[in-house]
Amino acid sequence: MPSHDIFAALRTRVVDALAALLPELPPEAFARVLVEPPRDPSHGDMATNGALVVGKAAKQAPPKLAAALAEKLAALPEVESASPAGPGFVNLRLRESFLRAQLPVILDAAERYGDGATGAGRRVDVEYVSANPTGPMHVGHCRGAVVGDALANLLAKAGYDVTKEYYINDAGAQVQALGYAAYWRYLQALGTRMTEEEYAQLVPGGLQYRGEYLIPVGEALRERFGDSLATRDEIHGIGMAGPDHWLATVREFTVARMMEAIREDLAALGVVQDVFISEAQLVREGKLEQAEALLAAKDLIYRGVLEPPKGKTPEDWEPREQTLFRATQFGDEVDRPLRKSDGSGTYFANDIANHLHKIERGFDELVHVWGADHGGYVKRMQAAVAALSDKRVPLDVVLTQIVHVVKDGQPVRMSKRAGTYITLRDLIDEVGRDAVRFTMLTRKSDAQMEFDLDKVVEQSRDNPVFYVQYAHARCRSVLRQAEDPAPGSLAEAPLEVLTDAAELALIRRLVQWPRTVEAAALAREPHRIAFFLHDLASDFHVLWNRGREDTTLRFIRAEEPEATRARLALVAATATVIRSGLAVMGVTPVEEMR
RNA sequence: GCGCCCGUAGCUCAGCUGGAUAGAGCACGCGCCUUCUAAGCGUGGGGCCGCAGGUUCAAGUCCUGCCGGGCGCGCCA
Repeated sequence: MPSHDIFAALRTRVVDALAALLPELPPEAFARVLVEPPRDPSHGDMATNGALVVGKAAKQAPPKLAAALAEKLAALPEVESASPAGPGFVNLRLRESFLRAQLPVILDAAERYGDGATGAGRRVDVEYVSANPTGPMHVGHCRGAVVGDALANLLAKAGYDVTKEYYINDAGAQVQALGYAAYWRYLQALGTRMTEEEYAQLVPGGLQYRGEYLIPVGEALRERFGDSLATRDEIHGIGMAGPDHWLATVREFTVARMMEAIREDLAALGVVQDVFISEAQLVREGKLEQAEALLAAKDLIYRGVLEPPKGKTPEDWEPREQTLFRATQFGDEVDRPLRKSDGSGTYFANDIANHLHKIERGFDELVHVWGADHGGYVKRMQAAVAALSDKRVPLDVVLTQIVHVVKDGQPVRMSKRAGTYITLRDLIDEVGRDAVRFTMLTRKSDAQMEFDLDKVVEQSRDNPVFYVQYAHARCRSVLRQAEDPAPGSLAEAPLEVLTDAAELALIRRLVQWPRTVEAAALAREPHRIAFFLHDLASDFHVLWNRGREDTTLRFIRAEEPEATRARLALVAATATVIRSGLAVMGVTPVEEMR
């Protein structure tokens, strides 16, 4: 697949020119050569630091080398002019004909425009959401879901072979507690006379998950199992049977129900993952023991006692021997426990099993999206993956910060106990899936964000969701009025009539789409797509507004059919790139504003 | 106490893995908008990039130390 990135193309030209000027330099001397848009547009369309970065190796003064490089580059067919500048930059101004010639490229590639080769088909597993299946999804899960999904789409666009994965934490104490909570609703469905507090007394660790969402699960248990999981007693009519008799059954049943609900919630958000990996199943299959044996074979496991955390010793701290993983050999601060002092596995051990499973499935890279409260686990997990894969497989962790929901200018307090937390479904119902997804991507993921329920549905330029959608709707409106000409016919339009500064500014933005995709993918930062689309929308709105003042700049002019076709090509290309960006974000482009 | 993340215009945030004179929106000032594309448009002011050192031809970006905020810190997940 040919790269659409004209910056990459020109970089090749620059490196060729430098190599011709400096034949004695080895190819790796050019590794740091960049061709980028300059911050200041008055410097031209592209700038390269080529003379600067090879100056030392070539033993030449960068300004002098820049002058020689500029002379060579000025002779290129794509280049209008090239001039040395500053401490050794070369500024390039591209021929407008070359810029305009990108429009047919965009129209021809359609939404594949910007697809990159960066990933080179490498298999990457993106794990995200992975909420405990103990209740419905709430806004706290939402950001991770959107960021993970968009990141996976972004990596796919950049040429990776992507798997979207959900890891079901269905093996721990919390799921046990869920089983007891669902069983309570089951007893209620059977008509027990026991009170909730009486029941809670019987539950190890107390009754958690008292939310009403388990009532239908209790009903379903009754329908499925009748009263066979309970006992009869004189006082309550229906009572609790021994957990051995029912707990595993109820737990599995309930987890299945919760996962069903979670999948529905995710689907409502437009998130559909490829694989769901069950922690409990990995444990059953002995993956933990396999991982432990593998690490033991590499001499990375030992029995030992950890130091108490420096400065802050927990009150009940006492030295105990545990099974430890030598995380310090892979850059972590301390070695980490695989087994508790009673010999049972830690959560970390199960996670190692999960990662072994990923590595065995043959992924080249692993990516996780975690809440920021898990930041302390990044290093140990990277250490474990490095150990398991002999440092072959990199693990990147993207952390997402908390989202504060605001309504009517007031923060919406979230409390599970008080039952005031907002479910994901509530949020989608209130503002719509597209607004949720777009807004979640308008901040760097590791920065806290405010989600203002009123602002995200506001129809004004302050609202980036609206602003970008409006640009697309305007494009579509124009194309509809022109009776949707085929892209092929537009690609042959006489593009040389596109000479206005606003038209060229828009083209200059469009051609940056491929490199934006690549940079965002490498940085694992899907929010950059949202910012790019905002800038693109802005360029388009500017052009639209120019047409208000100067009617000769309108897209459709009956008296100039050829110029109209050229402008429609520009509009169609703009719509294509907006759609392409929205597709990465998982946002549906709208045809018209209502 | 230790580790990680963050600190950029009055506010909310970008800043393209080290490039030239640090950007956008909001807010503020001024001008425009009876009509052809106005759920507005144009234009202007506004900054010791938390502080102090260091590396570099070049630092908001990398390193060190402080200050301030968030998160985490054996047998929770």
